[in-house]
Amino acid sequence: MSFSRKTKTVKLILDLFENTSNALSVVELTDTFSKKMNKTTVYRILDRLEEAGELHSFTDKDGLKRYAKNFSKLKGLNEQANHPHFMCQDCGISSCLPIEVSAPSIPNYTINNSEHLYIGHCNECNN
Amino acid sequence: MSFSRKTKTVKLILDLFENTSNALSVVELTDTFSKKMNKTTVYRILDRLEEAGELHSFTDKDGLKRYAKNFSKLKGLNEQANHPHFMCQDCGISSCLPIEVSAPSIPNYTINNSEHLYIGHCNECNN
DNA sequence: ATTTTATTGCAACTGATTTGCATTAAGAAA
DNA sequence: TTTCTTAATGCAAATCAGTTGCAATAAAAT
Repeated sequence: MSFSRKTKTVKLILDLFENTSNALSVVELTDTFSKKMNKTTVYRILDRLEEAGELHSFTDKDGLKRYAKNFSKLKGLNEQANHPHFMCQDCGISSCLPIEVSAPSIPNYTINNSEHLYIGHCNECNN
Repeated sequence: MSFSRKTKTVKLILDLFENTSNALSVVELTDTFSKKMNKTTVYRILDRLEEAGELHSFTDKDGLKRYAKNFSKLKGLNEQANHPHFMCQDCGISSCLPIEVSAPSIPNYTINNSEHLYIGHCNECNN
């Protein structure tokens, strides 16, 4: 397995993701835990949690890498299924959308992976 | 208009995009033109060309900003319509896909914008 | 030909992410 | 439980994409 030791820092980060289904950028995480752990540690733990299948990640419109708990744990959907992500242009919150998206078929092309990002206003910010 | 002067450097970049419909990262461009112009100039020209509607841009999976010629010029499709982008995991080539994609409708959410990225093997690399 | 000002080059800076290395601490073994 | 092994951490420095300030340059208007 990619991560073997349940260190204090790993627990802190796992706990945080237990309590939110939002997609968090490394910047937000390092900020939250600035007193508890080093930013390098945050980067490395997130890497390992993704490798271990606890989290998944995507690149947001600003080029920031965001992590969220594994979608299968979130909604019981097929883990392999691609799902889109949403980012609110008002509050900045980013989240997984519980929708399956399908890849187009393009002659002579193979599609292995996809990323879908929607930008708009979330239910909270839509008043 | 956002760009008024047809300088040598602007012509070089426009010429390049005339001859490819691929989506190029700023890094590739600054590399190509390292002897001809400064990287800051590349960044600024691309900014202006996008503002002027000659190019459009998106963020790729690696968080790099990529530019391609405006899609309406490429295929005669509706300029407003969102189209997906493709990146080959073998050769690294990135391109626009001449397909229209539609946004899902999510209760209480407003979707203003979207980005779609497919990763796989292009026709060249599929041999 | 002269003037105006958009454009460029350069150097320094920012912000996210990575790397090397010495230190620390899980957790397996004794 | 103590000892040992090595995964995990902290810290500092480095890297890499992108930005900014400012003086020098060159389109293109006069």
